[in-house]
Amino acid sequence: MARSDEAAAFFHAVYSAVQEIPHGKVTSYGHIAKLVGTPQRPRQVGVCLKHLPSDTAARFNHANVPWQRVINAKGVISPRSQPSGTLNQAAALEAEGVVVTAGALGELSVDLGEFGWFPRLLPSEEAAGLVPQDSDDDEDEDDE
DNA sequence: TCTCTGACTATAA
DNA sequence: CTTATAGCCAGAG
Repeated sequence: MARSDEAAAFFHAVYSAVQEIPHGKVTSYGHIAKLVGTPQRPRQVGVCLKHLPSDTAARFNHANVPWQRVINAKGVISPRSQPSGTLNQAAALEAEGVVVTAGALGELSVDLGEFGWFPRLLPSEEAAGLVPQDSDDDEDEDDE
């Protein structure tokens, strides 16, 4: 039963990490996987979100976990079995102020704008110098 | 118990 | 740029 216990811990960690994503921003499955200490299991992160209960009475549910803010590393909403779910996620993101562009192939690309990513991009992206990296020490935050 | 699938990603060609 | 491949491992049948 230790296995199930570990699995529960993993689910818990994933949901907690997703809750850390600020409003109006997104991150990738891989990033969540790294946050929970298992950078090689981005797929399982997807499994966790798929199993995210809709019951609002549950500790983690569709209402308190911003599952919609999790997309794939390509900056696109991962297409899953049910296209309706993808569209649903796109709608949810739009509602949060995130701009989603529909590609010719029906792929829903998230417009990161300057930088809509939560903490930062993957190491590869960092090395590429694509990180905005707030210049200066001027710290300012505005939230509605 | 085995097999197949999948809300992923990095790397190679 | 696109396509193929190899890891990863939790569910569902």
